[in-house]
Amino acid sequence: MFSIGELAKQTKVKIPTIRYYESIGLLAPAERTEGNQRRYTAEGMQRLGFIRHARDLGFSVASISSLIELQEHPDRSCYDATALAETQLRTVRAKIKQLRSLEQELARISTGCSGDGVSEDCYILSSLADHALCKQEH
Amino acid sequence: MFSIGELAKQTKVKIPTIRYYESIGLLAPAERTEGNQRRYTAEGMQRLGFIRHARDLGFSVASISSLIELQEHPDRSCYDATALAETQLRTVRAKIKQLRSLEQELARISTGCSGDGVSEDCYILSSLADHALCKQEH
DNA sequence: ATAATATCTCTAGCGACTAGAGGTTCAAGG
DNA sequence: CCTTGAACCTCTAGTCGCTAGAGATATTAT
Repeated sequence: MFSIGELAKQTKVKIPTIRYYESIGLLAPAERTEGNQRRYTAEGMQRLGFIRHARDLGFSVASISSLIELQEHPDRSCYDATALAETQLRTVRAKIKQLRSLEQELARISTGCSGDGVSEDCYILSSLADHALCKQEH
Repeated sequence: MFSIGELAKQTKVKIPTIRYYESIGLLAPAERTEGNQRRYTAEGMQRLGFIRHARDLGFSVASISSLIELQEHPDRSCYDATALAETQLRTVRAKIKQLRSLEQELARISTGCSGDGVSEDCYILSSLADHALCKQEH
């Protein structure tokens, strides 16, 4: 049995976050000692690792709930899991695309001013003030 | 003079968001009609456009505050503006990098399961459960 | 037995909005 | 001038995924 601190150390999930996960029902309530402290089994640790990993990959808590549901029913079709993963992949790709266009525009704007002038003539400030100066949609 | 609704339409910033910007001091309090409704000048619209544009480029509200400060003092050095833009550019680039690594891993995991099997054998679920199956850091 | 460390619950805060309730004002048509 | 309906007002609370802090209790090592 692990204390919450050990669990935190192993999984690199902070203690308050573990409690938070329990509070929103993502993690099953842990067993308690006589003195009301949480004690975890290896299974609990494994579950938290799963959550951590999925969060790292950008899955929302809601999606992770579904994934855990599935994991708990080994006989069910995993269609939903693939669907969630694909949605997540699409989301990530969309974000990358969006960020790349920001990057372009920021880079362009950024190089437009050396920073040794005066705010009135700053290309960055005028670009922000006038969207028409932008070369890309964003 | 524009009503808040007209302003919203022109700048594509939602009405509650405009009020929110005012409440946090990002936008100067608007003049009011006798009946207490907000009325904006062209200058107010321009300012909101600036904010919108900067938000679109991912600047935080705090950064935008600084940028507006600068803009209001045309005689000041614009060094801070270039610094903020460069920081923002670095932030965006870091996010892209991170997302690309997620994308790789998600794509790999995603193609590992066709979705027509059973949850127990699902490569997606087992990958989430075991970080060691990952090919990349993320 | 004591002291140090770890844990407990609870509330509030973050950023950047968004939603809704319940009430007031404006602009246009009759 | 009056009415109607759209637009506006303030205020509170909710979103997401945590994070921080206060004040109390439990565990562990000496």
